[in-house]
Amino acid sequence: MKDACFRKLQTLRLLPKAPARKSVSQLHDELNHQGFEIDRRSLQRDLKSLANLFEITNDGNKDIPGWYWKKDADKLELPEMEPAVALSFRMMKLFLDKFMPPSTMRELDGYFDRSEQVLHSLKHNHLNDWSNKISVIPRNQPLLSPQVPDEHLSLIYEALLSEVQLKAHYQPRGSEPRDYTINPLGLVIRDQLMYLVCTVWQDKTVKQFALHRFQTLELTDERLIALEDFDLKQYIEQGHFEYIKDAEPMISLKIKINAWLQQHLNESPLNEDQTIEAHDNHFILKATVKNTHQLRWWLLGFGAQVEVIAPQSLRQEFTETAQQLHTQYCTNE
Amino acid sequence: MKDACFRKLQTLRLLPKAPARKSVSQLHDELNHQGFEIDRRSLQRDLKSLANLFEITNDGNKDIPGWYWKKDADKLELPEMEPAVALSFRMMKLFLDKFMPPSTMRELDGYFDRSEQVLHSLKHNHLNDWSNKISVIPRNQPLLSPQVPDEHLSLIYEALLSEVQLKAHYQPRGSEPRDYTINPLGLVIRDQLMYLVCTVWQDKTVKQFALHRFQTLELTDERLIALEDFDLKQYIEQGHFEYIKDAEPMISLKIKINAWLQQHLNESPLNEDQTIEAHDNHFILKATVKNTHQLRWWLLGFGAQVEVIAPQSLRQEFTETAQQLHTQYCTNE
DNA sequence: ACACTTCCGACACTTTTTGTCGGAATGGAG
DNA sequence: CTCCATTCCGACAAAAAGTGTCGGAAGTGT
Repeated sequence: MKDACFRKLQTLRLLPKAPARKSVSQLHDELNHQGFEIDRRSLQRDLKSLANLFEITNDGNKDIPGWYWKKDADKLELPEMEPAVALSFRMMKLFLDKFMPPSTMRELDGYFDRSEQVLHSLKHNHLNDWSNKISVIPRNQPLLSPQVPDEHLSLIYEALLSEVQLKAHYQPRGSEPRDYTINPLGLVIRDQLMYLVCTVWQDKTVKQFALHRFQTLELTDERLIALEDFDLKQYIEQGHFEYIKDAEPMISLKIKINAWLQQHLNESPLNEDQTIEAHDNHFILKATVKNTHQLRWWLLGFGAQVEVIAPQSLRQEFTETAQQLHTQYCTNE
Repeated sequence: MKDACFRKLQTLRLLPKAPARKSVSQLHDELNHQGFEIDRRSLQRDLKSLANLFEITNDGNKDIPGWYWKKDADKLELPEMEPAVALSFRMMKLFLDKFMPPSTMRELDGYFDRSEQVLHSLKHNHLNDWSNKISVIPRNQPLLSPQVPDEHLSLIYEALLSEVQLKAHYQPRGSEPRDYTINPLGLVIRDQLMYLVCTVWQDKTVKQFALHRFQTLELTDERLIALEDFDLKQYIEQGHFEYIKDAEPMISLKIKINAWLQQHLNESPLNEDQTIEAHDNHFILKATVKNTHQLRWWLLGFGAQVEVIAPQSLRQEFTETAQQLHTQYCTNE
């Protein structure tokens, strides 16, 4: 605990990032608390010498005094990011750009920048253009996602973290905007949209607010009114995001597929217990799967390549859909 | 350049991670090269003192001598990871676990671990259980993905990075495994599968190898035989992953949708130029979109909620599918 | 003007770091 | 086995750094 080098490093770790700042006394207290018996003067000297090597500053003793990391300070990591990790970051970014809310991605920009630096510094070769070596092909139809202001996102994070109430002006779907006092319980991402799961006022009914429909948001000092037995996973599984069909959560699926799909599903099976039987010119796949909305979407997407055989209820649904589609496309003409 | 603290930090940055190691002389050279005029003895002392504070070791002077970061060394970051960033990491992990190959995710474990630490250390409250505050609901049917051994992935990364040939034993789909000499060109992730885009031997035909079907893999010292004008994006757009229908890359889509879908697509539009017209009891959506396989899948997934009106060619496809489905489900009975 | 905060220079003192030298242990090559 | 190259480590005195204390200057808010 008497190593000057270690102390400086800990000092750096205590420093907050750009908008926030910490005064020398505050840092001094925290360091003392960590067991560094050091004079305030030495801390001042430390900070000043560190400022030559790292991207930290203070604003003199005018304004709000205090030290902080500059806004665009480069990330320094120990141990250094490895090339393979940098590649994984790059792939992740490619992939997530299509699925994650942009505001969430922006939080991670520091890491993505760092990974680019690492890849660039490996100039094994003249111009190794990584953007031309990695690609991600989404399985989904890409949709544009509504923008969520960064401030809103960080306020909601903050409220969730510190468990306080939020005051909000919110535009519900299909009615006039109004004010709410919100007890945040959880955050759910579906497709590219984010939803705040919460209760309002004193009411114990759990509601969902889409983040992009908030017009104004502010933190309060009031502790949230928590629900006793709230469990986010359970709430979702109960079908509040149209996830699982109520009656039977799991079903024994039996479908008829062609050779191409059989190969595909052999490599990426639906489940551990999946079995595929070969017949003359088709295959029968059996698997126990969650009885979800996505399952229907996924099965329907294959069109006539898939025939649902069991369970009977699902086959019934598909029969009805087939009939409707037939009416839609084949009788009008 | 004479600050002992800075020098120690740079030393830490030069240290490689677990399987690799660096000898004192090597480190000494590199530091000298960076402008630190320091005795070898001092470096030894530095390393020893650092070993008390950080998770680094050497294996004595037996075996292969050299210093390195321990395998499970905690990440240290400057500036420190902020809570909001940690939250984003957690969300990302939740999301990616369902879509990214597990081997890629494993590379990032260090960061995910760190984010958990950060979230845990914020004990604003007794027990803030983050796993119960954030959830991601996938739009896709989850499938199990085949495992790719970590060694294989890192060998392929390495080959791509340094542009050398690979020797591989590979099991093609539907035939016997055999040996290949591979010139790696790029890596593509589709669904949860990874494909190496490459040429083999002297052949100039671009091929795809699924990573999970490699049985053995080894690096060579041979530089790869590059293609002159190869462009991965272009290769993909040319439809080699069944991405875009050849004839018309972009189409003017016109579909009839119900009120619910209209609300959804209003928030997450297909495209910037999307328009929606209201009619008596339905809506007409128009947008210019890529003419892809996914588009069909996506549209079909809605079943009878969507009716494709234009372009005629697409309507024709859907009419055929509707007919097939009708035959499948409605005539057998 | 006052109290309070900050920052910074100077001084003498203490502690650490530094280079050099030599001894001991390990592993590979002949 | 011996030789050589490599490593690690202890000791010692000189050099360099870091240290606490003091007092002055400058900004902020009441």
